[in-house]
Amino acid sequence: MLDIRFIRENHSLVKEALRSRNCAIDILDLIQMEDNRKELQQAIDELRNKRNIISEEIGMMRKLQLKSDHSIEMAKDKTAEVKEVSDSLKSLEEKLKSAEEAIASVTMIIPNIPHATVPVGKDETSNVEIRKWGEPRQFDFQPLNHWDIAKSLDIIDFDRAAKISGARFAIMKGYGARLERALMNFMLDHNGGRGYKEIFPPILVNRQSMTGTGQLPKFAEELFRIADPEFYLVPTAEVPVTNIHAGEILKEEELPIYYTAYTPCFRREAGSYGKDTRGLIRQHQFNKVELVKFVKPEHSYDELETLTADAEDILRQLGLPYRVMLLCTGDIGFSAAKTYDIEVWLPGQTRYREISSCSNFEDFQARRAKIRFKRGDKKGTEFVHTLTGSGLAIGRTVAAIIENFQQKDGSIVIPEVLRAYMGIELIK
RNA sequence: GGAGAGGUGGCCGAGCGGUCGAAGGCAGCCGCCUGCUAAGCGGUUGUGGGGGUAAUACUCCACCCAGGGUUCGAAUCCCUGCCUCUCCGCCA
Repeated sequence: MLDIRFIRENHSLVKEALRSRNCAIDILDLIQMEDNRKELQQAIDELRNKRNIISEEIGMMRKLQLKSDHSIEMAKDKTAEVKEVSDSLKSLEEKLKSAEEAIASVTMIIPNIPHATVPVGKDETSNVEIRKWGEPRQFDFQPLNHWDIAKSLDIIDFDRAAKISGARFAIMKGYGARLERALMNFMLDHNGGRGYKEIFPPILVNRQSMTGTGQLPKFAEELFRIADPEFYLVPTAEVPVTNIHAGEILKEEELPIYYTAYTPCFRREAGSYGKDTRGLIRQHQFNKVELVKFVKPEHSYDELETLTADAEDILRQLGLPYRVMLLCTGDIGFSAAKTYDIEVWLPGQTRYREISSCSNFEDFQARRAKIRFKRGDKKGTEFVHTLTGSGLAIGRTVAAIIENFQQKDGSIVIPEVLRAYMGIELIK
């Protein structure tokens, strides 16, 4: 959420930013609504002041001079007077409430303003490659897709998963399941070693949490919802973990806060029919280890770089070639001001695929979730900046390991760093 | 699931219809005092929004879990929801 005062004072900048993000919300209209709201608020404050004063007088009279007929008469007059004030207050308050709701319905679906360093562009073709690590391996045979290899090794079963759940689900079996678990542990250990505190959060969250991080109200069709009682399945650990500090005023010296969390993630994938229908790339349920930071505003862009580097290091440890893309204005997520996608090389598809997304949300989520901090002796509070990055998406990592480390005989070499977790060096 | 109790400031804890943003204590901060420390004395300390100012000062509104209601007036009364605790039942 953007600050309505910021929108008012920088409306041409905001307008331009929204245009670059392909968002067609009318800012001037919103500002007018806000002016109207403010007028109502001021009128209400005045009436309340009047009411408070008179009510206080009534209280005085009652208490001090109950016996005098004169003061009883006066109190009656006052009561009649203040009743009128109260009545007009009531109707104004109703107007204010609907004005506030109308404003919220707009501000809640306005995306974040992209950072100045974000390239302007319509879609993903304008994303910019920042760096590349590792050389895609040269095969002396035709590399296969991970689902074909997994099937012949009997470590992933998509057909039976479809039977028990439906499309876009997978059963991990034997060393496939073991690889999934090994990656979870490896990633959590890796991140823990880099200063991130391990969190295991709830996976069902309430509407407020989903609103705090920006999934609601705009992206309800992407979420799995439980109707009664109302809960949402998290699409990413970012939601419960960022909301850990919702509504809090942190002490300056508590910052920065680094968390890492494993959760399963649930996504409807509405509108992606026909995309990645085979394999582990796009599932309704997948595992992910997430990185979350709460930082002071002046550090958030440095923190984005180190966050991205932390996620990259996992791929380096695993020996998986990747590249880092800076997303353009048209491709960046709703809540983000700047995002780097890390894409891993998949020999079966002969292309790079997203395996991590690292974003600085600045104060966008903090304002929604009311995550603030108090700076030393300064009065007042400021919103923290929040960042998250995948470190990493586990299903896609499994796919990358299978495809990158496949052997001609159909076996898979386990990366060094995972061997202690796996207990073997080769899946065959 | 059944029966009770409760949610007040950084913390503990009073208040149960009017002068309560809220006693008292603790903690914190600023003075004073004091060989040092401890104790003592005085003052001070929440959040958001509006007006005002060069900035302060000053001032108004709101906030005692959340949302409604009663009332001239609600932390206090009523309703709903959420959460916590105790007992019984059930259960991984």
